[in-house]
Amino acid sequence: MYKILIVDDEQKIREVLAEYADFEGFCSDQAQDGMEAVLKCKQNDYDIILMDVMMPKLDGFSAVKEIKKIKDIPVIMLSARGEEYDKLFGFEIGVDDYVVKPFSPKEVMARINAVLKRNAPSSANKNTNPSIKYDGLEIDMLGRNVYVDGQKAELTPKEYELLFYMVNNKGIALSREKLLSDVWGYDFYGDDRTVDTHIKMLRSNLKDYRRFIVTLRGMGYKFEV
Amino acid sequence: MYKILIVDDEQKIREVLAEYADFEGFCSDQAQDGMEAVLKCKQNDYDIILMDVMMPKLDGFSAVKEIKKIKDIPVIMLSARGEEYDKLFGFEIGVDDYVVKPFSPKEVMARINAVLKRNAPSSANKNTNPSIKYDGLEIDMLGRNVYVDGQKAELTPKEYELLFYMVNNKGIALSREKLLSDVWGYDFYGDDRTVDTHIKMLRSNLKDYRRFIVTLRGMGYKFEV
DNA sequence: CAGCGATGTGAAAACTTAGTGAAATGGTGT
DNA sequence: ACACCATTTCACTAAGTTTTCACATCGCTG
Repeated sequence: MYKILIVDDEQKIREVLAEYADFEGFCSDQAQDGMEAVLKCKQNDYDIILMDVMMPKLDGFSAVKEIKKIKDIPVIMLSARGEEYDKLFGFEIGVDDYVVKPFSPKEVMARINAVLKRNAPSSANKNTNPSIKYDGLEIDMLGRNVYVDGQKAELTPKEYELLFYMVNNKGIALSREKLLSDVWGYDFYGDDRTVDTHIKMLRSNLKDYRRFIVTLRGMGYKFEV
Repeated sequence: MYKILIVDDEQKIREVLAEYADFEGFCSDQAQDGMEAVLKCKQNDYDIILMDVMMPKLDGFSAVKEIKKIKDIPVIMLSARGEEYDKLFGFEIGVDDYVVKPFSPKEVMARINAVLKRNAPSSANKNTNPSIKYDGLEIDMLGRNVYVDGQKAELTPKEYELLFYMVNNKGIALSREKLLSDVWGYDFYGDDRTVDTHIKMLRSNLKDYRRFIVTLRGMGYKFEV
């Protein structure tokens, strides 16, 4: 599934585009300005970006420049009529397409598909490893990434290991002792309440999906969908 | 064993497919429309879905989109002749194969097997634990789950342990002393009527299936089907 | 069919456990 | 040595569980 970042300072526009994108089966994320867009690109891997030109804090072109320094992600610019000059400039810095406002969301979607198809043969899924998905919780063990509603969750090493172990043993009751010996190692001689603390932190990072980690009172924990 | 969800508004079609699926050794479930299909997917884990396109309430494509948001399950669409346009659209949203009505059930089964083999490398049965079933009482020791008529029973730790112990020794008379030393531990120095209280609570949680826990007057208890 | 010991049951008391925030510890790179 | 972060320990609390006990009920036996 393609991940798309929508950058525009007008909430209304972001909402409409996001809705259409969802309908097309994309997973969409939003940013209000160039600054936020750059930040989000650092944290997450998107397959394509829809970027407005005129925005506070950091304009679209500067944002694209910043982003291209880090990652090579296709970009479609959304510009107001009469910014023809910018058009040329845009292609120079690696913009893939242009849509002039006011646009029809349908047209934007068509262009997204076109750009993705163009860059696709190799690049689709270049960013993503085989990942498991439970509702809005995406787990990519190979890439050691966890996404909560499309947002990358920053877990500590132990949190990753604990989560991966539990997912690999999903539906199975795991005692603290078992977790300690399999995740921490047989040579860990410590308090078994350590597990609780890590579970606490893991849960807080999983936000809504903390519900997948169920407590088995008097026993331990398990991961269950 | 693979679990398959058959979605079609025509009962006749569902029945025929279910019968063939059973014959192939699949475990099948049915939904009448897209809405029901989405709901069932939220609640259960299927290995593959057979989805009709034209249905009341929620059409097949929309249903697939919804489902793909939550879980990545392979889908085979069942469409009437002349919906070729949909075909293209369908592959876009992640449909694995198409069968055009009228179809032969055999062909559908062949395609199911093909899709499963393609996506399979290990996914069958990953979702479910081995569980024992006595009438409407289902016991999943690995996952520490007990279901009474499909409803999850919330047992306390001792209740689980007591039940699991008794089930593991089903048909065998168990004295209070034996239960205390094996379930509570050799170091329990307490009233042996404690067992009675736990039996009482366990029974009340097992509802109708309390009958499996039989009292052996002057002796103890046993689990018997 | 009365009496008696054994079991069923409800409720209160005694006890355990898990969630949590904060502090102590340990490890890494600058 | 320092700051920074991850990890572990710990103490406290709220919630849940276990045990005990008293009384009701049952079923056998004389």
